[in-house]
Amino acid sequence: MSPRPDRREERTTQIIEAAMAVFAEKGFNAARMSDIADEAGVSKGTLYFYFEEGKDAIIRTILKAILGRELSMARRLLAVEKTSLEKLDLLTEAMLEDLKKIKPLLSLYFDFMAMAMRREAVHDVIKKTFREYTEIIENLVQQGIDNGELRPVDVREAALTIGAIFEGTLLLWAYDSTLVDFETHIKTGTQLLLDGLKTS
Amino acid sequence: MSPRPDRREERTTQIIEAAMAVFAEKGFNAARMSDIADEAGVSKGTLYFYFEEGKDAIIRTILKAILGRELSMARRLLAVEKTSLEKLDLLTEAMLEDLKKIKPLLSLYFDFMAMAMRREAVHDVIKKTFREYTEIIENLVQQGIDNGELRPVDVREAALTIGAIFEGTLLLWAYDSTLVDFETHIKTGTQLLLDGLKTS
Amino acid sequence: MSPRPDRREERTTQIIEAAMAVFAEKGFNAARMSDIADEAGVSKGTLYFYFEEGKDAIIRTILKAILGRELSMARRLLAVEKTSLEKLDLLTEAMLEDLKKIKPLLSLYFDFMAMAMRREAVHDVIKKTFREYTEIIENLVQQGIDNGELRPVDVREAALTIGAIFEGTLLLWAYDSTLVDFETHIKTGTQLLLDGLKTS
Amino acid sequence: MSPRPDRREERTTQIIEAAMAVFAEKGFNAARMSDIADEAGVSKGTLYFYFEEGKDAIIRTILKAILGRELSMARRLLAVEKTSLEKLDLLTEAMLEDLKKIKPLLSLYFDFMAMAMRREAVHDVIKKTFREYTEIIENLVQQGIDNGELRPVDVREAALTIGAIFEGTLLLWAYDSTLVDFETHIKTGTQLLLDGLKTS
DNA sequence: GATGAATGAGCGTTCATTCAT
DNA sequence: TATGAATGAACGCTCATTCAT
Repeated sequence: MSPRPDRREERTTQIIEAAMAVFAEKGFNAARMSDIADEAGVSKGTLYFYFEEGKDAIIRTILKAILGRELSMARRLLAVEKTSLEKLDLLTEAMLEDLKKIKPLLSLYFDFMAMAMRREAVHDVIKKTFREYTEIIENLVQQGIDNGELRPVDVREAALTIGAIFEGTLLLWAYDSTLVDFETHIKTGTQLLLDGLKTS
Repeated sequence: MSPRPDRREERTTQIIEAAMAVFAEKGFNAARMSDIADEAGVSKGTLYFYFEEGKDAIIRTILKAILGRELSMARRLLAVEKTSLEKLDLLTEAMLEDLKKIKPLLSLYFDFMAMAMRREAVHDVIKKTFREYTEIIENLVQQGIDNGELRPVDVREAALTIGAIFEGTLLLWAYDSTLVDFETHIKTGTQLLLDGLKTS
Repeated sequence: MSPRPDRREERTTQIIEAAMAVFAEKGFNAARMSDIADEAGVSKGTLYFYFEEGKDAIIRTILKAILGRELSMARRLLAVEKTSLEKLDLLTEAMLEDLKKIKPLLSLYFDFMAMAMRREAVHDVIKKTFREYTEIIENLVQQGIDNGELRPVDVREAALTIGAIFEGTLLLWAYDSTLVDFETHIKTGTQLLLDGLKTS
Repeated sequence: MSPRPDRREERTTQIIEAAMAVFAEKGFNAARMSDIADEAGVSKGTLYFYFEEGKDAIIRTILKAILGRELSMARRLLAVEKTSLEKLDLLTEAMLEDLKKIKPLLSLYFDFMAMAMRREAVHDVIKKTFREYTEIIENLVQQGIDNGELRPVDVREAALTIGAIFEGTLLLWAYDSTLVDFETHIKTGTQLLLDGLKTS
């Protein structure tokens, strides 16, 4: 009945998407508010109408959007009815799938990583994400040990190593996609590790 | 005609060290040329006398200094008279040692990583470093296979996985040093992987 | 055709009162149209519906309202049946009374004074007010001389001096209300002057 | 011996004088930093080199300059060897003299007055000036009473009334210089009051 | 009549860089 | 060699005003 439907959310999304594109291309610093406005097809003033706190608020919103998406996917895995090893495979697959989607935003991800070293707020969000991620993997490993699929290794160590392989491969691939085929290596790398974890 | 020809090098070093300190603390963007001048105890003008191209030239010089140092250390390992597994241990130790020294520069490292996504020149330097690093590890793995210490796995895969564990653990630790004890986990992680690579 | 023709006046008053409150608190410059809209409980657009020329029109309307009110009070005094000295006392009382009412608007008064130095229109309104005020006092002084209450001094001079004492005391008090008790000093000051004017 | 003489003070003065001219003409708000830069014949950047805190710092500096000058003059009067009445005359003369010089800055004075109603810092400076001013006059009046020139009136009241006549006349004159001849009226006004204060 | 989303000109401020001394 | 005063392009942000609904 309201003459104006909720345009707010629509516009916000529009701006965030424009901002992601601009940030990804130029980086947070080189990106101008006017670039974002142009990309979104609105005026500079409009940016401030929807993000009163300006550039920083836009960056924060994007940070949450990017990190938030990865986790929700991982959380769902825990409930699936599979063996731990199969779930770990699924986790790898899922990450891969997700990464393909946000590939053009990869530079943004690294920007956030760098930013986190100096901005407490960003640091905290990333830290929390990493932690939850590790916990999820720990759970999978623990299940694996419990049902005899894996050797009784230190769960935390194993989980961190898997996490490290994920992050590290991503890093290596980002800088040399010819040397590293992400899809192949993330699978093989995990496999190599799991080989050592399995009960012989 | 200049009274002391090596005054130049002296001053350059002085400026670079000041710049590293400032950049590490504030990041490339927030760091002001005047901050660097103050830290170095010279005037702003002097900065341009030694780095005609300005801020960018200083950044470039630092990039080479940081990435260059890690490699020289790794290269020497190849010549050492040890078994491959022992050499891999040594490599880990050496990296650990080095990392302790540059710990305060860690944020700089991440800045470069983020920068590399957009600046070809930076990207190339990092890529080359990663590549050489991988090759060194490949060599070690190959030696291990050749003398029967390791299973005949894909050398490239194994090397990349080790590299990924190094980089990934560094990342995880950088964001959550309470969750991750770098020294312990880099060793355990590598060990877990090597367990799977060893001939049984 | 409009359903309620006096709705206009109602709304106008509502807006002006809100504007006075906001202007008094923040000053003309710092006051935002949105502040006024919020205070009045209407939308920003409505402000422009009733004051097509915007902020300036609102300021002008307030100026007239403030300066207009003081005079009407003074004019009535002339007709009262009292001796001149008594009338001067009444004038003082009346001003005091009025001032108490508009005390929260005092900052507005000073804003107008400052504005008047640069805006002809404002200047004229204030000038006219001062002039009429002075004339009224001149009349009272002339009456006093005529009926022997006061020495035959220069009427204009005396009137201006009384006016100056009013304005000056107001100023002094506005900046240091602990040093100056407005009520006491305006009376005493006028009295001190009148002492010198009286026939001995 | 220093190659660069103290250009700092020179430049600062140059900027302040330019700023006074611009502020007097346009008012603090309408005056643009670029106007000041143009008027001073320097770049906008230079303004910030000498006044790091920007526009506000310039305004503050001017405030002190304007209010400060009046006081130093008044203070000297106290030491002069004259009767109190003669000193009061001298004070009037001195103020008059000073006012002629800063006449073009009168609008600035009113700006400060208006500003003071809302900015604590400005308020304090003006308050302090008024207070010292009043004390000086009080001293003169007290001397007058002590040596029998004046009636034993309340010193504070008398001083405030004199101050009020000064300020009030200034105000009246500022808004209607045709009605009020400042020089004549400030003298006559004070005289009228003093007539009432003198011992008969 | 009333709304509030949208606009965009314009401002204060920053800072890498230059250059006369 | 070294300085630091001076520059000016460029940016983030504000807010009075407009107008489709």
